[in-house]
Amino acid sequence: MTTAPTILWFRNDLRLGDNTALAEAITLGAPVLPLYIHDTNAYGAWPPGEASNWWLHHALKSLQSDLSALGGTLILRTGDSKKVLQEIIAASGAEQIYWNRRYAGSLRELDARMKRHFSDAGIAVKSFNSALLNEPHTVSTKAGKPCKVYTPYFKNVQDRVVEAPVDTPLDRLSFPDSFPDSEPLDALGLIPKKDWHKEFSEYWEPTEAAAHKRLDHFLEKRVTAYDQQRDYPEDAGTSSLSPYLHFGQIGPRQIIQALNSRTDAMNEGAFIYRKEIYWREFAYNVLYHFPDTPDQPLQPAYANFPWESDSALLRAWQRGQTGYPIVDAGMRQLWQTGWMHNRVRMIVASLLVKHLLQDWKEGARWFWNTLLDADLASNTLGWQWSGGCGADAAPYFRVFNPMTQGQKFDPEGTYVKRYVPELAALPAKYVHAPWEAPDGLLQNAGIVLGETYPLPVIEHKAGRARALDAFSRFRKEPEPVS
DNA sequence: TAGCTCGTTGGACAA
DNA sequence: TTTGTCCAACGAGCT
Repeated sequence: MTTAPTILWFRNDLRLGDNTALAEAITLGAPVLPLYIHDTNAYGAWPPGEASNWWLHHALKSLQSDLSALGGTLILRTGDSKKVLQEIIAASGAEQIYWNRRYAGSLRELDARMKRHFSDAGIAVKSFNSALLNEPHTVSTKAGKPCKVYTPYFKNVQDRVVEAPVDTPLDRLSFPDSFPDSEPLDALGLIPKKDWHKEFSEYWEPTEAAAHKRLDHFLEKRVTAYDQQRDYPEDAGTSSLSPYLHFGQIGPRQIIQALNSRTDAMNEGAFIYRKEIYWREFAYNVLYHFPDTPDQPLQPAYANFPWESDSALLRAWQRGQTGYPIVDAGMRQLWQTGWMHNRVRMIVASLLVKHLLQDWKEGARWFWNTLLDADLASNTLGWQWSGGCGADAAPYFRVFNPMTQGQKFDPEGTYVKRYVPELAALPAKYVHAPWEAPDGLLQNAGIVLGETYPLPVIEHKAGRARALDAFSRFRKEPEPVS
C-alpha cells in the first residue's frame, strides 16, 4: 500500500458525506491531503460573482472546521491550478490526485488539461461523479443526439435507478503527518467589499450540516404540499437547497434517497419536487452539450435580435424601481437575501426581456453576480427560456402580466409588502397596481406615485404590444436591419 | 423516410 | 365568475 498522500482537490463538492472522490481516496488507504484552489482564471467569462463568493467563503470555513474535527487541514491556495498542484506535489510527495467532475466548458477543458499533464508526469489522476444523478454523456435521444427538450429528457432518465449516496468511511480517513502551507481564508478575498451582503447570514447558514437540516425540514413539513404551495413566494415551501446544491454541500443522490425513504411514491408534491431535481440535471445536460450557451443563444438566429440597450431601464430593474410591485419585490428580495423565489424569477425575467426589450444576457449577468445559488447551467437555461431563444424555451408571445401574476400568487400582497414597504399601507386590492388606487386611498397610505414609489417604467399594454411586435417581426425576418 | 404528436411555469378576450 | 379559444408555427423526438 502506498503511503504517499492523495491530493483531494475540492471544488464544487464541499462536503464530506456522499463525496465519491473522498470515499475512493479513503478506500485507497493513503493519507488524504485536502486542497482547495482559488483559481479565478479558470472560469473563462464567468468567474463566480460576489454573492457566490460570500457563500464560498463560509462553505470553505465550514469544511475547514469539519476537517479539523477529524484531525486534518484544508489547504487553501490562490493561483493557477496547475502551478498550485505542482507546488503541493513537490511539498508533500503526493502520488495521486482525486477530484469530482465539473461540467461547464472552461472547467471541463481545464480539468482535461490537468489530467493529461499530471498523468504524463506519473501522477495517478482519477475523477468521479458526485454532482449529478446522470452525467450528460450518459443521456441521449434514440438517435444518439443530446436532448434539447425537457419532457423527453425526463422520460429518458426517470426510470433509471438512482445510485445510493456513497458511504464515506470517515473513521478510516487518515492525514499526512505534516501539511504544506495554507493561506488564511481571508487572504482569498472572497468577502465582497461593498457591505450589501451583511444581512445574508440572517437568512443562510452555508454549512453541510445546515443543508441536511433544511432537507429534513422540507421533507417533514413541506414536500407533500409542494405541488400546491411552491408558486406562492410568501409562503412557498420550496426547499431552498439551491445554493447548497451548487456548492456541493448536499448532493442529488442524498436528496433522492431521502425523498424515496420518507415520502409516499404516489405523492404529487414529492413527484413534482423530484422533477425539479431533474430540471437541474437537464440544465447540466444542455450546458455540457452546448458549452457556448452562457454567451450565445441555443437558437443561433437570436444572436441578431435587436435588443434595446437602455442602462437607465436596466438599472431601474436591478434596483427594484420598475413601478411593478411584484417585480420590485423580487429584485429587492434578491438584493437583500441573495435569493429569489422561482416564480418571481420568471416574472422579473419576462419584464426585462419582453416589456423592456433588454438582452437576456444582461439579466443573466445580474443574477450571476447577486444570487447565492448562481449556477451557470441553471442560470443560462432559465434566461434563455425567458428570452425565447433556448432549449425548450417559452413561446415568444408569452408575456407575463405582472399584475395578474401578483394577484394570482400573492393575493394578499404580503410578499410585496415585505420587500416594498412603501406600499405596506395599501389594501390588497391595489397592491399589485397602485396607480389604480383612488387618490384619497394613496394619500392615506402615504404614497405619492412618482415620488415615494415609481410609476411603471412602461405601461403594461404598450410594453406587451411592443414586445409581441418586435419578436414576431424578428421571427419573420431574423436578419439584422442594416 | 415521412408523418405524427407534443411542447414546465401564460394572457387576453369573448361568451 | 368561469371556461374555452386563440396566440403561431416549428423542431424535437418518436414510430
